[in-house]
Amino acid sequence: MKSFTFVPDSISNDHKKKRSMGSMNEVARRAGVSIATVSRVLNNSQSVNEETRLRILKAIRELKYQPSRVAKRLRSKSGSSNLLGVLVPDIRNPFYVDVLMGIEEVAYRNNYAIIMCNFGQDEKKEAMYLDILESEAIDGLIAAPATEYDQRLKKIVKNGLPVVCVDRGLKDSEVDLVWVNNEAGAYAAVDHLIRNGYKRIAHIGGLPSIPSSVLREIGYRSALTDHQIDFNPELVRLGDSTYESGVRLASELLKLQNPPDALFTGNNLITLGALETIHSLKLKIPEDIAIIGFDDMSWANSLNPALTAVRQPAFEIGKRAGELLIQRISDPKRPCIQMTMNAELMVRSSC
Amino acid sequence: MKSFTFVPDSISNDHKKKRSMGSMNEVARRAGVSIATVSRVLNNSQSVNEETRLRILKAIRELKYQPSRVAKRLRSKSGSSNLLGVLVPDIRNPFYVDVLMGIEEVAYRNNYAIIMCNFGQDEKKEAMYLDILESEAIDGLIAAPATEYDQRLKKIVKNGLPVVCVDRGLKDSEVDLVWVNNEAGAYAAVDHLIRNGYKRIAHIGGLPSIPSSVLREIGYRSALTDHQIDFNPELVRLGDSTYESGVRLASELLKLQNPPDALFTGNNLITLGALETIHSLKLKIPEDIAIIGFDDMSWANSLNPALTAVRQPAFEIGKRAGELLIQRISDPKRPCIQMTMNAELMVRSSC
DNA sequence: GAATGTATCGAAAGCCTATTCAAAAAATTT
DNA sequence: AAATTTTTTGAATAGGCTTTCGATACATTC
Repeated sequence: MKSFTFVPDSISNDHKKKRSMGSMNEVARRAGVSIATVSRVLNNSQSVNEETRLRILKAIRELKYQPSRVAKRLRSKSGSSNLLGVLVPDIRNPFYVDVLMGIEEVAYRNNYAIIMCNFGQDEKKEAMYLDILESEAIDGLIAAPATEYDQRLKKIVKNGLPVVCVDRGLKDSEVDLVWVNNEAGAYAAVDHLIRNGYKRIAHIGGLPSIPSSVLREIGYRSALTDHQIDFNPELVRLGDSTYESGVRLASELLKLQNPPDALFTGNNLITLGALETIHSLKLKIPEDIAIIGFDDMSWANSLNPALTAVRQPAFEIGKRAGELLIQRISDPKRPCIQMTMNAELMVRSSC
Repeated sequence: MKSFTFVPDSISNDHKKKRSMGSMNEVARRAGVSIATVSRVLNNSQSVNEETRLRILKAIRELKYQPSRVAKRLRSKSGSSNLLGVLVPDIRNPFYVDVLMGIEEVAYRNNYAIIMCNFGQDEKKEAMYLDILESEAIDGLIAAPATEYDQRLKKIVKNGLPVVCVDRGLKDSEVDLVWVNNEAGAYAAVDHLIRNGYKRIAHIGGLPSIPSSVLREIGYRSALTDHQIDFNPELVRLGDSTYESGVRLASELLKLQNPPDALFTGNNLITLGALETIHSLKLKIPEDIAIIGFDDMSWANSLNPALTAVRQPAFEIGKRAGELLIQRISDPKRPCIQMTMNAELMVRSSC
């Protein structure tokens, strides 16, 4: 007696076969035309008879056909491959998350997908991601390079890939750049501290290899100078832009014989790290120690007291960068643009 | 008199040409072999003479040849296209950022690139992203679906694409799932509150369409029941899982005639929103109002007071999910696994 | 009626790779 | 030395798409 075995579709061993929903070929066959014509209606590139056009659209609908972006990308080397790369140093930093959101909005509207590369300020990792991105034939790239002298990225730019930098530029390279006026932002913060009577203002900076770190320190120094406060090297600590560096350097500073009365922190994560230290030392903000951070956070009001911070319009930066990139993809010869946005001091209660 | 015009490479109008660094063809020509042989040494799939192998490797080095991942993907429909999709509801939520980091680590180690899709809990957007991902011929997908009943995603699973769910499952579908014991985590939080003497414990929950929201509320209720505290519907507010909902619902609760003495918030963003409200009302934590949040944050100690929270091992979740996905890609028939990780109560100072 | 122009469409090439099939070369056995 | 096996290689195909070029059918002009 024969036993009948039922093998449902989802279990039969077709797993190594293609999963794709039919090709243009099937659409063409069903509509009784050639694939060339199908391609034409899909990109409405050339005139095709209205009647056959409708027939093809019908076939597409019936077969739920979706063109393969992969094949398209392989075929038309440049331009409409509908894939962008985004290269950021640290997705844990809420600033980059917001930038990413801005990029994503533009990308989504323009039917672009995004390959996300988070290189953690590790140049080897960055290089490998750039290899991957090139090999993926992306249409364009938005990057916050590890340094201004990033050779690998510069070569990519020279090779003609549309690139827009955010937050950090690329020395001697023709790239669009969207960033804020770091120096002015830092100046505003420190100026505000001084005007509120603080005298011993410390600065916890980020990696010196990152341009914005340097510029923010310059802004810090300018403000001191303009108010005739001597620059005190003891009060400046440079770390590696991480949360942990904020914890550690704030601790060093606050345990000084003659500790600072105010802190200007160089980025988001440093600020949070410094706050941890301040609270663990049971210091009162702003009575014992005032603090202003570079980079605002959407939940700055959830901190206690609410954090005074230099706000970078992160979402806007991402959006602009996305727009610039899409422009450049369609017009690679357009001259480069450098957009410097305003960094705004959001005065709350920590100073 | 003729003027000599110098046109640097980067400006000459070759921008619409291919940017690619040579193909296998060039390598083959230079090494004096056929492309088939080149392909073989690249994937060391079959034995090739050591001598010619070295010759080919030399040519590859000299030309700085890098295989096109796009062509590869087009060719071999399933498996090694080296591209993964990640679909998350809200990248602004630090929990998902950490999950992403975990995934990224595994992906990077295995030479996978990641297409990031942030659908903002918008089902239409999610559907469109899924279309894109299919059309990109990804090898696998890690997703936190909008709901358990996500038809679009279920179909993708049935079609045989390797999928791993994180944080939220998919009803009646065969998928791997990595998540935490939401119910137990919530129970632990509320139990802790009760043991510390709090009686009127309110709960601000997330979207009821998200399974974890429901489970956390169940945990909340169980803890009340086990301590013979009557469930009070007035003290439970369900929002849309956003920061703003946290602000608003906390405000509603705290302005009640008979306000709660403790808050159990349903996720990261809700917690931060609630904190904003608490601070703006100048309430003291935990004296006036205690608070425990679901989802820990790496900077929980930067809050004042340090936040007591239910910690999901987010990075670990991402890592495990990544590993499961890669396993499944190489062995699609492997039975499904459901990994339930522990949600640990991190007791700090907010309760 | 012949010549020209236009709208519409199909055949075929090409993008870059992996893989099958068979041929050639080398090594081994008889 | 002949026959067999093993190793090594190349030609050709497929994968899904865009685009060029040429062909057909039709409308227009002289």
